Amino acid sequence: MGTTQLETVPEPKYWHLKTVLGEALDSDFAVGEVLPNERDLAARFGVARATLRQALEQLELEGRLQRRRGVGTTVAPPRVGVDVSTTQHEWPGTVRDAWQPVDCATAPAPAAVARLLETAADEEVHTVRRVRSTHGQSVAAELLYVPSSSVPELSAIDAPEGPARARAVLRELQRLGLDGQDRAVELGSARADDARELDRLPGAPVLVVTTRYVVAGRSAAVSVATYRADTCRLTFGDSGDLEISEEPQERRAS
Amino acid sequence: MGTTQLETVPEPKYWHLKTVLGEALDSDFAVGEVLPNERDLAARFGVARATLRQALEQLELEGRLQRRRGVGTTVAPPRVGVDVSTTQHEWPGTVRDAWQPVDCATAPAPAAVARLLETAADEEVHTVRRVRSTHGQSVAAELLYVPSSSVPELSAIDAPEGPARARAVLRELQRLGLDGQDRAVELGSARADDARELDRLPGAPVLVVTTRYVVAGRSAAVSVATYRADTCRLTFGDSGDLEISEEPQERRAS
DNA sequence: TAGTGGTCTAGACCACCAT
DNA sequence: TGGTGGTCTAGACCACTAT
Repeated sequence: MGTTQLETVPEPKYWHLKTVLGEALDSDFAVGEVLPNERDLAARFGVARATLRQALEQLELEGRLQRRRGVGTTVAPPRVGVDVSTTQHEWPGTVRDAWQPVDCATAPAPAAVARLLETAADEEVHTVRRVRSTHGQSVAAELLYVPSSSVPELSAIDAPEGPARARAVLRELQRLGLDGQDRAVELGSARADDARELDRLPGAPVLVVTTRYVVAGRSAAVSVATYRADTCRLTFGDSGDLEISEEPQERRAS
Repeated sequence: MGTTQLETVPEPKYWHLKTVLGEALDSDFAVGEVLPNERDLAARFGVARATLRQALEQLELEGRLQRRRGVGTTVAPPRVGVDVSTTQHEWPGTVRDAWQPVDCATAPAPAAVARLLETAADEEVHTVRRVRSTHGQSVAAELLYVPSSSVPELSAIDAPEGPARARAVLRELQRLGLDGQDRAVELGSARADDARELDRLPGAPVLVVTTRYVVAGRSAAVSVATYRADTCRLTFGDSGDLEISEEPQERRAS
């Protein structure tokens, strides 16, 4: 529309809508403010609700909106910077590492994890669940897989299950020397259990951080952490203070 | 289905579909094989095409499928591990760093970048575009922002624009001492120009890697690199060899 | 109970690719 | 030109939240 472009290839409506809405968010809305409901918005822009939703989905993916069923659509605050820099030679579970142990089970690891651990597919491993919170909201859920062989002195007496068991496993890990870590980040969608932990619907986009803990050239443990992609920015490097939000976003108008 | 669960909360159809299709991909399809078209698939599963597409979109987001307009839907190969580990104290553009300079322009940086650079919003910066390829396919597009003040000896004589200009800017950068880098990863959607570079449609999900190059405590340059989220896994750490694909995915049948 | 976003349908037309 | 995925419509009903 607006521009005098001949548009040999017309822009999809939802893409144009996304741009218009994005600009409106910058100029006319404050963080936390609720938008009109989807039916009204669609009518206002003269498009079907499905088309409007396509635009909203994009904006939500980019962390600019937050939608909650039964409540409404609100303007999201800038993404939270979450430090995931590798403190080489440090195990998880050390004092104040922002993670909270939740539970611990013992079962065979998923195939992909077993491959990373270099264990047999059916070997049982300790599986510690932890969650990470910042500013009062859950930002990540993790499963930490620890083969029994990595923590030979772990006794069942400590605790058979639950948070106490999780802490016991972490405690045993810290007795090992840690040579280094490999890490990878990729896009995924939240499994049902992670989604519950993160207060999202299943399938929500997440950043999956996979860490392999190396001791004496072998994998001593593997962690798979899923971060909310809508609200998080993973930071590495020295000063974890990268600010990269789109626009100031503190405007207000009508 | 399968389980005898009473399902107090019925699973959405598209979610169930995604699971079923995902399992079929593991057991019945080889990498590169084309699936039946969307209309046939929808009919086969007794759902509307839109519902089927919702499932396909999820699988594509997870890197399991690849869809191309006019061609069809094929089974994607496992994600490529792309090394983005920080070689502290090393500028971009050193010999064989996998990036190919494409172009160079001089213009004011976007607001978010100007903030990172700690420059005035309207200050002109050199903007170098580079692309990164692995195994013959483009995996990332980058914009590298370099304030004129960081490369004072850059002369217009070298080249006014184009790849030669880009190389000249990189060459000048390498004359500076580099103290360190800050890095952040977040989810984004491809702008039109990046999408073209990456052979994707605008809005495609990308992993945005923002790097701030620090010299003497100040930002000497900022790079914003967008990686195809569907095909890439970003690897950090010592051995860039993390394998985390879901399942073997080399089956074949039917 | 009223209002929100989430799911689903059964169509239609368009843009792109191969032939 | 025929077949593919991409966009869009105008409905309907469901699940959830707040009151």
